[in-house]
Amino acid sequence: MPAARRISIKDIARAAGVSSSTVSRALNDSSLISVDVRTRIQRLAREMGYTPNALAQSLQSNRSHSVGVIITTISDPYFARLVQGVEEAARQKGLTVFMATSSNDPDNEIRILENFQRRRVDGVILAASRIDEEYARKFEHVRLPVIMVNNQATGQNPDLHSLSMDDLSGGEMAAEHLYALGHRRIGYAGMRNRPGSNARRLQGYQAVMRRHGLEARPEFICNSPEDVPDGLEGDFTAGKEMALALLDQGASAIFCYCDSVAAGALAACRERNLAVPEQVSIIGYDDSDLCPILTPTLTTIHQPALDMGRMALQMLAKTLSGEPVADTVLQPSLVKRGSTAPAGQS
Amino acid sequence: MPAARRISIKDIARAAGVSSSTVSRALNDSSLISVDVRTRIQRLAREMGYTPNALAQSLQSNRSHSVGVIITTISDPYFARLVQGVEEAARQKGLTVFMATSSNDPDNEIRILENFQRRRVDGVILAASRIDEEYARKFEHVRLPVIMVNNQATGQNPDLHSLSMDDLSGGEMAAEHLYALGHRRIGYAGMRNRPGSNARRLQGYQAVMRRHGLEARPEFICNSPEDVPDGLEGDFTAGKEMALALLDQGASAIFCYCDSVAAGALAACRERNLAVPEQVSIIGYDDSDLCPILTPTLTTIHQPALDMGRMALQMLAKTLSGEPVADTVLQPSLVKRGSTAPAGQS
DNA sequence: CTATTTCATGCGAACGTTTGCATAAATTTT
DNA sequence: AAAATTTATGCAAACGTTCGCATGAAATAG
Repeated sequence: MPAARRISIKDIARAAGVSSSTVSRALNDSSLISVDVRTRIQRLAREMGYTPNALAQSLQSNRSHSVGVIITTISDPYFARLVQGVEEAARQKGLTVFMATSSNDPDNEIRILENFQRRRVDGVILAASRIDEEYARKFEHVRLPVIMVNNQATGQNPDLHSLSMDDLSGGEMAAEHLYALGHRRIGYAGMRNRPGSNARRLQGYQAVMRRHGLEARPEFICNSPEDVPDGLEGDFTAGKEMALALLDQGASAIFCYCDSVAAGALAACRERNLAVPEQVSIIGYDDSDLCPILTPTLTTIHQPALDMGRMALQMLAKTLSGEPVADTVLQPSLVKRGSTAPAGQS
Repeated sequence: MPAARRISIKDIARAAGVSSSTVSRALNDSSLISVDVRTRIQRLAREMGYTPNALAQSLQSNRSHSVGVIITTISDPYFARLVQGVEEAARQKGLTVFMATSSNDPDNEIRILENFQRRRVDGVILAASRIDEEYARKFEHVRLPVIMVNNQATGQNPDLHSLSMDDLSGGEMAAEHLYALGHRRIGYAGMRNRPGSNARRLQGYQAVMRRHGLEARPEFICNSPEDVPDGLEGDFTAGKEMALALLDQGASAIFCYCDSVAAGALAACRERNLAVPEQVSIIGYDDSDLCPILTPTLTTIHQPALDMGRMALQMLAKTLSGEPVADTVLQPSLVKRGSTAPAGQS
C-alpha cells in the first residue's frame, strides 16, 4: 500500500503561499496572525482534509494527553464500571485512554507499565491488585504520575497517589446491619483469590462481632479455595458451596464477599428450601447490576465503581497540572433490598 | 514540576562517546554494529534507565503500533468480552489499544474517530451500532483501516472490512429448537433499542414459523419500548413485562432477544407460578455469564464475543500488513441448558 | 606492498509540529 | 518626516528517532 502521504502543515503552507509557522499559528488561533489570513488558512486546511499529527505535537510539547489504565480483567463488572468512569472523565478533560489488562500477573503489569512509559502517557491509573516485594522494587523505576486504586502507595515516587474504598468499614456496615436485624449466627463467605479486600471485609465483620461481645466462631467463617476460576460462574459456585456449609452450621444470615457469591448463596437457600429473607438473610457486596434482578433482590454494600473511576482520573489530572492531591478513601454505603429481614425465632 | 528531562539516545551517545546513530543501531540489534560496542551500549542504556520514545519512533516510521476500539458502552458484558478479546490479541501482536465509548451517539463516534486519526492509530475496530445517512457521509473521510463489528460496511474505503454474527441464523436456531421440542405457541420478546440485531433475530424466528406452516401470530411478537434504560436492570424489567404479556396470551415458550431479557422472563414465570421448563420454556441469546447462574440455568444462543474481539483484531492486523482479508460472518450455536424442555400437554 | 573488499562508524536529513527570535511592513507618536 | 511602536510574518532550532550515504579503518586478495 503506497498510502498516499497524509497532508501536513507544510502542504498547507505551500498551497497558501505562507510559511509553516504561519499555518501553525493560524490553526492554533494565535493572536499573532491577521484575522483574514487565519480564516483563509483554516478554510484551506478543512478543504484539504488536514488532520494534525498528535505524535509530532506530543513530541514537541512533551505532553501526550493520554493516560494508561491497567486493570486485571475487564470481564469483572466492577472493573468494567471503573474504566467506564475513567473513560468518561478522560474524555471530558480531553485525554485519551490506553487500556490494558494484566490478568493479575505482576510481570504483565510491569510490561504494560513499560509500554505506557514508552508511549509517553501523561499518567497511569493502576487498578490491578498484587504488589509483592519484588514487584514493588521494579516499580521504583517508574517516573510517572500514578494513581493506585484500592492499593496503598509504597515507594518514594512523589506523584504516586492512592484512591481506595474503605473495605473495613464496608464489612462493619454489613455485619452491623445483620446484627441490628437480630441475627446472631452470622456467617462470612469470603474469596481467597482477592486476599486484600477479603481480609479487610472479614476484619470489619469480626470487629462488629467482638464489639457486641460475640466470640468469632470459626465455623462461621468460610473461605473459598485459592483456585476458583475468575468470573461470575466461579464466584457463584464457590458461594453456593460455602453457603451450603454455613447453613449446615446453622447460620441464619450470611455476609458474602461480593454479589456474585451472594447469588450463589441465594441458590443454596433455594436448594435447602429455606426462604430468603424470612428464614435466612443474605447480604452481598458491590451493588452490581445483579442485585436488582435476583430473587429476592439483593441487599448489599454499595461500591461506587463508576465514581471511583471518575475520581481516579480527576486525581490524575490534578497531579498533571501540578495541583496537590491527597490520597483518598471513599466510604461505601448500605443498600437495603429484599434479601435481608429480621431474624425469625428459629 | 521541572520534570527532569528524560534520558534520550543522545545522552547515551555522549556518555559512550559515540554518535547517536550508533546508539540507535546498537539498541535495535543492527548487524552493522560491532558486537562489543553493542553490548556496551545496551548495558549503558539499561544503567542510565533509558526508555525509548515511541512517539518519536512512530513519527519517523509512520507506524504507531496502536489501534483504536470504539464501543457503545463497556457496561454491556457483550462489549466487555469483545474488547477483552481485542486487547488480548493486540498484546500478542505487539499493539496497544486505545479504548473509547460512544454512548451510542454518532457525533461522539465521529469525534472519537477524529481523535484516533490525529493520534495516528494504525487502525480502528468499530463496534458501535448506529450508522445513519448523515453519519455515513462523514465516515467517508476516514482514511484508516477499519473493521466494523456487527455492521455492514458501506462506502468506498478499500480498507473497510466487516465481521459479524449471523443473527438471522441465530434466530432460526432458537425458534427451531423450541419447535422441535413440540412448542407451537412461541413468543418473541425483542428489544427495540437494538434495532438491527433485533430485526434479524425476529426475522429468523418468523422464517422458522413460516417454514413449518404456522402463521406468525402478531400477539406472540412483543417488543420493548424504545426508551428502556441501558443496562441489565432495564433489560430485565422489560423482559419481565413482555413475558407476562406473552404468558397471558398463552405462550408455552418464549424466545428472548438476550439473556438479560430472558432473566426477566424467568422472573415472570416465577411470578405466575409457572414452572420452567416443565410448563414454559425460555431461551435467551448471547450465552452471557448470567446463564449458568440463573435458576434454572438458561438455554441460549452462544455468541463468541471473546473470539470475535480476537478475530476483529486479527483481521485488522492482516489489513495492516497488506494481506487480503475477507469480510466474515460467524455462526452462533445453540447451548442447551435447563430452561427448555418438551412442551407439556396443556 | 599496493589494490580491493568488508566492516564499523559518523553525518545529516527526515518525520510534523511549535516557538523564540529576527525582520519587514504598517501604524502611531513626536 | 523621522522615530518609535505595533503588527504580521518568516527563519531555524528543537523534540527523539531512524536510515541512506559517505568515510575511515581493518581485513583480504593479488
